[in-house]
Amino acid sequence: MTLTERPPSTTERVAQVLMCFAADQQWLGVSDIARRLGLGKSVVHRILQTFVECGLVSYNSTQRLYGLGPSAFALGRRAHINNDVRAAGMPAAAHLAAITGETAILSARMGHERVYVGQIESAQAIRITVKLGQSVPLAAGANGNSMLAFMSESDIDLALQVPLPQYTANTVVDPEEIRARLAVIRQRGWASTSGERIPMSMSIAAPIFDASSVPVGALSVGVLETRDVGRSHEDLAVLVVAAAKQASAALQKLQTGADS
Amino acid sequence: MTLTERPPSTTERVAQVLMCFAADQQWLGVSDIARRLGLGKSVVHRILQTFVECGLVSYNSTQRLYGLGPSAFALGRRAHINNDVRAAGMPAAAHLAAITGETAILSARMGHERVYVGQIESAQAIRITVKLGQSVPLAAGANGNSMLAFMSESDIDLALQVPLPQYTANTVVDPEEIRARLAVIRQRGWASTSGERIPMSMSIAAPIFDASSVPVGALSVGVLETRDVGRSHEDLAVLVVAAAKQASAALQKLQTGADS
DNA sequence: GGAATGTGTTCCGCTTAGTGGAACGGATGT
DNA sequence: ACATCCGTTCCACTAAGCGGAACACATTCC
Repeated sequence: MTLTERPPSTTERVAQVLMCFAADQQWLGVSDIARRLGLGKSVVHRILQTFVECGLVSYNSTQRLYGLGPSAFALGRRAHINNDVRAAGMPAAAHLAAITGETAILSARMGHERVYVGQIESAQAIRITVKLGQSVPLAAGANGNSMLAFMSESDIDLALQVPLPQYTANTVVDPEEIRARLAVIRQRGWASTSGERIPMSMSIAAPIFDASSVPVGALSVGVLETRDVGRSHEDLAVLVVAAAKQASAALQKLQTGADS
Repeated sequence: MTLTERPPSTTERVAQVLMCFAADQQWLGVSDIARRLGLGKSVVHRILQTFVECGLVSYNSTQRLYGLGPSAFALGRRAHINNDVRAAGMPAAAHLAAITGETAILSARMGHERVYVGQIESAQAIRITVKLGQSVPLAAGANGNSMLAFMSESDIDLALQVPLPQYTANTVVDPEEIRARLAVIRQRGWASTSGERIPMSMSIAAPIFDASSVPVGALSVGVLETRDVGRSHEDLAVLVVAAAKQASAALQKLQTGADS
């Protein structure tokens, strides 16, 4: 309970309403959002109307449901273009995919979650593929764990506080077990999980740091558990860590470099 | 001056700050945004901090600039997926591109602007290509004009009120001249412009209507002015109008159909 | 070098503007 | 037909945002 229980500001509420649409459910009603955020219906309604006016959300009058609108699409394209982590990490991801022959995946951290921002798919007939834009808690999966391990204790507490979704039968949801893993990851510099989020898929991930040594993203390879890639996990990990380090360097150069 | 001069609400301000990032400039400073919106620096600063907290915008501490963050990217993907206009219009666009051999372009309306949400590129060596997510005033170009022609007089007034950017030497910026065009478009059902936004490119567009007969998007073909496509403009227009009609039908079916 | 203007950030009193309950009307389903 | 859910509108209260001023830090221009 390190959680600072501030009374939520109006701006926070507005942002929260918008972020509701990033969740799994595509179309939402007023009461639905109000219940999920613990707000009054009138508040949500007023905020939604403003969003509709500027095109951020669109309104289906026949079903009385709200969903993301064209402006949100436009914003997303912009975010896609000037995403530092993506710009800095994609070359490294491409290189990683080329030398391993497997799918390389790039995630960016958003608070205590992460979101897939890029992938270079393996050329194999059977390959791992993720949905770009999907968000997952940091506590779940190798990508998130690799970042979480290098974050502050208070951040780790917060991230483990939220109940974890049971993606597969193998998903580890016990906070203490995850905490033990983080110690290992912190020591060796990379994370590894097997079939905890995507069945039959093993992934090895390493964090990407910004100029302040805060983890802002992660780079990983996803391989089928049954596939013999001709390398040990340790050998793969060395490649992933090297690629992530390269991405970190590119990111730090990018953030201190030219503007516009 | 039909403009209703309301004092801007907090929610509007929050949305405005976010929408600033959809504009051409990628990275913005606090004062920059404050000036552009006519707000106090402290207001903008507080709003931005909230956005950073939830990942909507990211902060470059070395340059002290703000840009769109991972959450905005996630939102954009969602918007991409459940964009009605896109879902309803892409099949028609694909068909249009196939039978004409030229690039088919799909736009969605957001207020008094429009944004490119999809395109099927021509297979030709030289072809028209647009930047998805880019926003353009309704008064500029065939896509926007085709929608504007079927909107209410007050909407047309508002759309013509904003000063038009001079994209090319041919761009028509005189409100009265545009108004005269709209009458023609309204009558024949399609719009056509030549080199007004993209040099050497001619485009023919027709509006897409929702269930309330309000134009929410447009479908167009973009051809090089110098290319002989083997059809008259009128023949092309018939194809475009038919495709747009098909898209309208699909959209209306979509909006009254199943939920989730 | 220093003056001058720019920036982002913090603070605080005033008052406006957002809040949330209740009430209304429409739609749905039992 | 009732009961229950929805979305929308209204209004008095007070909490929350506003914006000016003051701050520290950078940059630029004499």
